[in-house]
Amino acid sequence: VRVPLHFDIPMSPVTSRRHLPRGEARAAIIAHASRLMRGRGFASTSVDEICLQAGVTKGAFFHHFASKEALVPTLIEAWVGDRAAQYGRALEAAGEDPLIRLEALFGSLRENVREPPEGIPACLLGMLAQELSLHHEPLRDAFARCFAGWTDLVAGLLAEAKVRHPPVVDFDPAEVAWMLNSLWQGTLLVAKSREEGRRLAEGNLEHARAYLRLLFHGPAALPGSRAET
Amino acid sequence: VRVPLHFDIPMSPVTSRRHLPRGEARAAIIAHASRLMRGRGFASTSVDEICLQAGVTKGAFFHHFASKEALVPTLIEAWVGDRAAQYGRALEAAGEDPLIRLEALFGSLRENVREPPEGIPACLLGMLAQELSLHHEPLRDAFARCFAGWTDLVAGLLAEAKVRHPPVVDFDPAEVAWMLNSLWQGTLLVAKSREEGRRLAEGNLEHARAYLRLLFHGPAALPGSRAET
Amino acid sequence: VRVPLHFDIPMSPVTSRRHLPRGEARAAIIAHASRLMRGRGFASTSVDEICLQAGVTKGAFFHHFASKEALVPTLIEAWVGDRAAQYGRALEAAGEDPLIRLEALFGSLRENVREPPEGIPACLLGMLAQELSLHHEPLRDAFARCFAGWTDLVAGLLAEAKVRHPPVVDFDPAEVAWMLNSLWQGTLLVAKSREEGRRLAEGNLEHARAYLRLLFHGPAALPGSRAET
Amino acid sequence: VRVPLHFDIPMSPVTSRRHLPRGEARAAIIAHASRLMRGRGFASTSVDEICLQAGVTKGAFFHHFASKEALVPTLIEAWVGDRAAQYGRALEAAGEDPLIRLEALFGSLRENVREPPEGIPACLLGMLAQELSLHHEPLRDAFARCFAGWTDLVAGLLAEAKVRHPPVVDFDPAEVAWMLNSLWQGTLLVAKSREEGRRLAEGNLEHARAYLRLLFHGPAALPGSRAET
DNA sequence: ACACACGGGACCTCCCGTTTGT
DNA sequence: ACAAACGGGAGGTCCCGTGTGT
Repeated sequence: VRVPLHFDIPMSPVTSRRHLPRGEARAAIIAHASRLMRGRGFASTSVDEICLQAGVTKGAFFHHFASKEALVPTLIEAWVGDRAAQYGRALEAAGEDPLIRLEALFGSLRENVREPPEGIPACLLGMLAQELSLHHEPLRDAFARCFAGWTDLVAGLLAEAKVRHPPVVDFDPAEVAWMLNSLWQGTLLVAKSREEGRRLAEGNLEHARAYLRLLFHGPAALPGSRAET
Repeated sequence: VRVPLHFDIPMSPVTSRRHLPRGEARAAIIAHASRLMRGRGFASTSVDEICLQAGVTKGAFFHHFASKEALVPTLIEAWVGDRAAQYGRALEAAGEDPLIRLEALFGSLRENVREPPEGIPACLLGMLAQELSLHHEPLRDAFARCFAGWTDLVAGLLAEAKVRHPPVVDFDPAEVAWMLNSLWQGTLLVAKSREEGRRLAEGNLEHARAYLRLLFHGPAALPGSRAET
Repeated sequence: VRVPLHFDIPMSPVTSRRHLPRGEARAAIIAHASRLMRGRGFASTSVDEICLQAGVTKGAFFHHFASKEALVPTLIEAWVGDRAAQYGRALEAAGEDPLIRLEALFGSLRENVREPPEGIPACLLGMLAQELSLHHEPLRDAFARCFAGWTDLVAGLLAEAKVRHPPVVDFDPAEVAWMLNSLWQGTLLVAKSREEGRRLAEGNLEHARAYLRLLFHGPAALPGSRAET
Repeated sequence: VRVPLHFDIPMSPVTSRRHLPRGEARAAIIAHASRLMRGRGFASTSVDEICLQAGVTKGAFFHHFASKEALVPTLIEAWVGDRAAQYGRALEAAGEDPLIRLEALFGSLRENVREPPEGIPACLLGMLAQELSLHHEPLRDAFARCFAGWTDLVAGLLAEAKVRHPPVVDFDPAEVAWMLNSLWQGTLLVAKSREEGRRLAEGNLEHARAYLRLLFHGPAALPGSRAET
């Protein structure tokens, strides 16, 4: 005798998980972790959510990475690789003149603000460096090296430019490169809290270019200049 | 970029005296929360530790603040209040000339790097804005207003300076002020990951001053300049 | 020198509290606690919320009541007082005949379902008895006494009715009164989970009346009856 | 009604063996949560205690259930499953006649009061419906469906009985089934607060049977009846 | 190379009640 | 008779990581 006490469960906890094909788990973890951490930072991004969004299980995560922190180096490696490729393409298209190549580099930056990757206008490096530098020495050095990679590129261009276009005011290429690096990181940071983040970024880029032009060519090169006597 | 892993979270353990005199709990919470979050960020600072260091209980914490998030506005209010007082003192001692007053303001910034408050060379505003701007609209606006407070001050000085010292190259005071703000926030961020953080900060400040001098006076005002013909 | 680092707090924790005139705190606590616990039960109603809704502080609460549980006896006292007054009015208007008086009592019950006090169709007694009877002996006895108050009233009416209208089937007035009490408490409980709670209540009341009519007058008194031979 | 105060929460402490064999955690959680909530209700049963008694950790709990609330559907599903099995056994042994099968069902109810499962004379459904119906719509519907399962069973038997044993007074099987459901839920509720809870339950069951007999056979079927003229 | 159950504990929240003051 | 700061701790949630199995 079957008694018809029927009952369907509502509110069943969602355990939907699309399983990825084998071997793609690692890449998916990196991609989604990068995206999430770029938006929320390291501490606020849980391993669970990374796995959920990447469509893998925690077992897969801890198979590929010993811990949550162990993910970070891989993450920034992938990030700087992507950036380097992007800059490389821009420079390649820019020709020989180091000043024009610099302009092309600035154009790349502006593009990252105009159409930020995955809609998140932030730099993974800046986000993680802010959060983790003071408390994890090995990571701090990694961040420093990543920043140095960018400034080396810029400093190289500036040094070349000094040879080709002797500047009106002398300067240390490395110092200026670091200053530009700081300016850009700060721009991204400040832009997060402003409605007109893009305008801020473009304005700041404009002033960076203005500074370089003043250094290389003097006031005559700028609009709005009153020629000195 | 291969980095070993492990996390230690050292943070100057302050003499934890339990049971403060009545009425001081709130102030203690604010002070210690500000210090801790400046070092670790919002997410990595637990309410437990704030209370422990402040010498109060969690009951007291949640009596004064509805949530951990609700603490943030109070925190940044206190922070900008402190900064405003510091800048006010510096400006007061600087006299009338707006360019000299700007120099004094830069001096204040440099001092904050040379002898950072509580040994932590970071700006609470930058730390929290980086972490929370994208995920909490009201806070984002608060951060924007705080940044605007600083840029208004600087833009005002620049506008005055333009009147008193007609610049060689015209510029928009507000734009330049925002650029300086971004540069400084970025400087603090990047400095965190470099051994020679202080040198970076001083170099960047030097370039900021150089940019202003170029705008106001032209290349002749700078050392290392080759006078144009 | 005042520096214009302006900042207005958003998200200030709401501490709006309308202060009652003196001496009304106790009554307000009772009224709002009764309402809240009728809807959510004892455990899910916090002292904080009672105070918030009543517009008093916790200081006031614990001035009038030694603890949260100490509030319960006062609460049910007030509740049965209200019910008794309501039933009293209904009986007064019903005249002398005990069967008609019973009908009037049923009418009161139906009214409490049709237009439940404060929109919450529930009996404070039933709610609290369900939650607290098994774990608090003194309270359990209090609930028993409250239920007994109602059944005594009904049993008295039934006894009177037996004298005035000799029943077709003999019954124990007290037993039937308790059965009616159980039926009504169960009706309120089950009605909570059904869309058509009111219809359920009215149907159940109809069957209660049918039962009494069968006891007193036999099947002939009911519509749909086939007279026996 | 003045009552002293204090709360003790005794509840049979089950041999807490830690670390169950793999795969039994979920079942243990359900079993112990059901027992505890049947005694204390939803709000007063902490996840901690469920885990303690079930011999699992909170990690295991929140692995299997997204939240405390999400546990409820599973709980009532298990409960109605158990009841359905019990009723099924009773009906199976009762034979064909629907009135005798109804008697058997009533016998099952009486048994649950005489020797309540785990010593707790309460219905999980009634307890949870009372607490949660007004505040959680999906759960409310689940409770309604569970109640409807029982009444469908009873209404079916009544409909069959009407065919086999044409009643003296016509009635709607579903309505009567809901009335019996309400009566039984109310009986369990009221019984909690009375010393003589079992006597109350048996008395109420007796009156339920009396009502049915009056409907089907008229007063002649009952002891204590005075035959009508 | 992954899936899944689970361990153990940190974390935020909030709750009941006390203390001190007015 | 109340107001408000505060104590102490329980409670629900979730998090990182481990083990076992496939």
